[in-house]
Amino acid sequence: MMNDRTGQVLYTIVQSFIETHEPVGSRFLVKRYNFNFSPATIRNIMADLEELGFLSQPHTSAGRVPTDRGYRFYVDRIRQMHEEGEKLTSMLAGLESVRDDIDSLLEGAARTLSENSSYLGVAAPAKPGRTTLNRIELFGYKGRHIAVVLITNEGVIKHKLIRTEWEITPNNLRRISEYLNSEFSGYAIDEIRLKIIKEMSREKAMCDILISKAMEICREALNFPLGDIYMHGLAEFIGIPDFSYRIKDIARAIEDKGMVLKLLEKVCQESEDGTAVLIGSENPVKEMRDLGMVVAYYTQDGKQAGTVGIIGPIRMDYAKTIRLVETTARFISDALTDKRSSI
Amino acid sequence: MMNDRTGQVLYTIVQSFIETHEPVGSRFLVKRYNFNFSPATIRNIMADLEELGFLSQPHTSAGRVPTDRGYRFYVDRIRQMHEEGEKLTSMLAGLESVRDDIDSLLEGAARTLSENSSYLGVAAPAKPGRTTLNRIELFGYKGRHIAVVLITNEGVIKHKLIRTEWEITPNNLRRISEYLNSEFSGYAIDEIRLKIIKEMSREKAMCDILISKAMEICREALNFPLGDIYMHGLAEFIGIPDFSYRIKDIARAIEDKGMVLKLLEKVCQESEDGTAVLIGSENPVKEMRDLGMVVAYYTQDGKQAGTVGIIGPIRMDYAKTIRLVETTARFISDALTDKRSSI
DNA sequence: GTTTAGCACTCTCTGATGGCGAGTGCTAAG
DNA sequence: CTTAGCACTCGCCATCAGAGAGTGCTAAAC
Repeated sequence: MMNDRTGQVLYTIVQSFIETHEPVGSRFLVKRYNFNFSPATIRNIMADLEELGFLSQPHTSAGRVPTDRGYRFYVDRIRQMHEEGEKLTSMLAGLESVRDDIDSLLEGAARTLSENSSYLGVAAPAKPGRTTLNRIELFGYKGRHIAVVLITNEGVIKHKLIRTEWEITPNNLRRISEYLNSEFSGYAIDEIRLKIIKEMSREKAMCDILISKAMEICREALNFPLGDIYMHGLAEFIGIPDFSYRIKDIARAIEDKGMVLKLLEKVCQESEDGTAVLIGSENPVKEMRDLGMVVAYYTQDGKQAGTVGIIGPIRMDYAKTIRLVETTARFISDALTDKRSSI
Repeated sequence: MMNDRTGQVLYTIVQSFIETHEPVGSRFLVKRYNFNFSPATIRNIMADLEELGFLSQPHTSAGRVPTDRGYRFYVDRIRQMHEEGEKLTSMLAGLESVRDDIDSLLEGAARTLSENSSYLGVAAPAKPGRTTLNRIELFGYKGRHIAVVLITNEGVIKHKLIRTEWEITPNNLRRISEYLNSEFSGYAIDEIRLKIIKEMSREKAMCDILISKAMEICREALNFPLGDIYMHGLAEFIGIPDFSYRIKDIARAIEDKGMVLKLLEKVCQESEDGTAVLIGSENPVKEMRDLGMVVAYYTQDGKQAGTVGIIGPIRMDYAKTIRLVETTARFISDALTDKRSSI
């Protein structure tokens, strides 16, 4: 039933709706896109498409509107055509200047994505399981405080100020830091967390007070979600009239960064080629069923690292958005590789 | 003309409007607040108040609504009465656990403020001019990169990863770091920025390549806005129906953290007792003329440090909000003093 | 068999209308 | 100075009719 012509009509309807944000009628479609059929024929096709679940009518006598399934068809067809379109490098120009620092890079990516799409841009570093510790540094600070600085092999730096019960001499502090580095360098953050738990249960038996302290410091230091997420453009995003009536729920869902992070990870995981599109009801998060998102992961040393993406209304310009997200991901991958190679 | 009774009526009208969010009429006022006058009398008073610019009518036959000047009168009266009300310590319970780290403390403050008011909570650390460097640490990272960690006397830590043109030996790195510490420890961040500019112009003459490198590193490292701002509750805030029609502008203004930070600083500067209330049109930022804000600064060692505050609709519950903000500021001041004393 | 023209039908949107209710301002009496 | 009474003003809401857009169906044309 879904022959070539029917597909073409569906594709055009979705495209038109994305452009105009108005239900599209048969007459309009014929005029605007110069179809060689009369409105009546289009009406028949539309009726078929509705029966197949690709279109729906807001009410009996409005035009047709794509369902999530309709969008899915459209997006899949876009991706088959893998139209490269114009280069987007100019858009990413602003990113060139911040290649050094993965934090700035991701922040810039979120900003760029948002500014070029006027939707919400997100960027997340690699998750703890894929992040390995390069080194850990400790300094005493005003007596009973220790500043802990973690540096990962991915270039992420985290710091934390910890208050301790006991005064620690600089000498002991150095020994603790050496011990931690010898023990944990090169391991993934997740692994270290596990190791610490194991060690700490053994530690009582060992009775080495220094190691015990070291473990406690390290546990404290790792006690943050390694996996901040950068977002940009909430203001623009909120200004979109589409979901003004549900803004509160949606905004709350999006403000839950932990949740968004998990979602990004999951979506990318399931995709085959590194880019994933999630349309409306396909979204596992209930509050985000009115949204569309495009996510891609970037790589470091050829391995999947973190993710970047755009969140917008269902009826967004997928063609452009997908290009934008993919280009950004590729840019970050390149930047990280450059960095490596310069070492 | 503004005698005691008139004042009482105005105060009650504002209070009533804040509670109900409905224009308040003469009859309603008499019934609800058991005034010993008839509605007609109240009407006369209201007419006077309108003439004086404290009230206005949305349309000829609605009740009265306070103008910004009306709110100002109300807020000033509240503050004269300095009613302490119940303690809010229970609200701040969540903050107890994060006393160590100024970052967490401020983040927690923003969250607490937002959750207890359902408006937008903000918290900012001391500005660079009031922040002094405790020490600066450098480590080499994968060859041509340097991780710089700044620790201030206020407990703020900043890090940055810098890519350098030249390879630096660990030995030289240590010497650079020693030099920077001896040169800059104890100075305010702003001062250091100035000193660097001066030194760098002199440096050519000195021709000490190590110092030149040190300066460059330091300049790079200080090249971020020391003065992040923590915000929480944008979702709740946006859900407030009051300004749904201007959400986009408002959200955009608020997303501009630099601007908000400046505003907070300025407002606090001008207040006498550490707490300031800014109502609607009193706001120097045009986009925020539809908002009310309450800001207070917290102290460290008796000196003004950073600021905390709440941003909400003009018609917010100022009595509660002021208590909340002041309590939070005091809590942070205390926590910072505790910390000191524990050293 | 497929496409098209014609037509009746459905449903939303808009603007006009009018009654209701809340609240005011004014006036005159207490 | 306060109060009661009264006419008046508006915003709000429900109702209603007409216009317009779009559909589904049927019958004719290709």
